[in-house]
Amino acid sequence: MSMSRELVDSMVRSWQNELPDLDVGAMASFAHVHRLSALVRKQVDVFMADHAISTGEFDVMSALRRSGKPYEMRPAEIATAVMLSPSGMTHRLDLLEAAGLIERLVDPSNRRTAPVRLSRAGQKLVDTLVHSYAELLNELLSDIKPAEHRQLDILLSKITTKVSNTSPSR
Amino acid sequence: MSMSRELVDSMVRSWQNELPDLDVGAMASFAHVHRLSALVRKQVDVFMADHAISTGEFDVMSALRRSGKPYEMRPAEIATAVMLSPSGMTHRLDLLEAAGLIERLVDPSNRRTAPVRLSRAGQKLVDTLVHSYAELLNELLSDIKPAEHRQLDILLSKITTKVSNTSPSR
DNA sequence: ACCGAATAGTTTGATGTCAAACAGTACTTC
DNA sequence: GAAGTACTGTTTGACATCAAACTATTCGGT
Repeated sequence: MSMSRELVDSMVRSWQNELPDLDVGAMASFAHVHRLSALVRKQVDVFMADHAISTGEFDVMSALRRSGKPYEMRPAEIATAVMLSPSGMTHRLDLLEAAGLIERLVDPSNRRTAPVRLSRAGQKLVDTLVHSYAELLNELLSDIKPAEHRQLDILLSKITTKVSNTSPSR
Repeated sequence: MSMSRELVDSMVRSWQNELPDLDVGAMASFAHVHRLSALVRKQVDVFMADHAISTGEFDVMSALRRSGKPYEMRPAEIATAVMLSPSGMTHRLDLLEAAGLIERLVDPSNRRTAPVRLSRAGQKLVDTLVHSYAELLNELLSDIKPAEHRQLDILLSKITTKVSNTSPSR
């Protein structure tokens, strides 16, 4: 059921039918990007749910884990790493703290901030999950060849850079 | 500030530092996809907000517009076209109806369904927006060459097909 | 030293989304 | 043609997220 691809193609076709002078090239590509992102997200959500956490929670723990010992970061750092608003981060940390997966510390040298540390349990959980997580994603990408994979990364990087550098709206 | 690209790269680097045996190839690519999707979405959100509608509302109107005269669809059809749950669709249609951009009709031959039609105002708004919208997206994609663009579409299609065909989790 | 400005995190209120339960309508099968 | 089943959209309740207001702390300039 390659339904999703068909949806984008039919979007292109119908626009060409209705407004033949409309240049839908980029529209189609970004539609693909959005749809792919959503589909992968769903797969990952299910995977994480099987292990009793949300994808968002995993993302936070991942960021802490790969920061290396002692697995500590400030909330604002994590927020930019996972593209979450400060308020959203507070809420997510609340959940993780309640689940015993992180701990909030006190920085004596700067009492504005409350660093976050991965608990032993959190560390263990991430280390268990990250491998099968990577495996899942590799499987999802297994239909393209290594050279294509490299090419894809290059293209995505280029576009992302351009989009980041374009000031919103105008 | 090509910050976003840097974030993914640093994710890869730190994983390689912490867990050198972890294969992060696909993880990095999908991170790029998610981030690009989010960044583009933000740009588009701002663009649409400038015209006093949400991106979600525009998506619905787009689907109706490109379905051709008389610009009518059933809610379920639109829902699959824009990847929205039935309940979410009801809510979005409520908003559009309140704004006078769509109308809910009665199908005498099938009273289970309440087809939706783009109003004159809605039609006019979409036709105005869709061109500058396409222009915005083309601009965001303007850093890659036509051949690369074609290649990108092919790769995204392939991957999307694979992801759609992979049953969740397992 | 002090006062204003900047910074970090949290709280608040609103919004958009989903899953699940629901209600009404059409279809199928006997 | 009646009864059960499938379909369609809506309602409900829960939840994650955001922007903006708020609190506490630190920094900077005079």
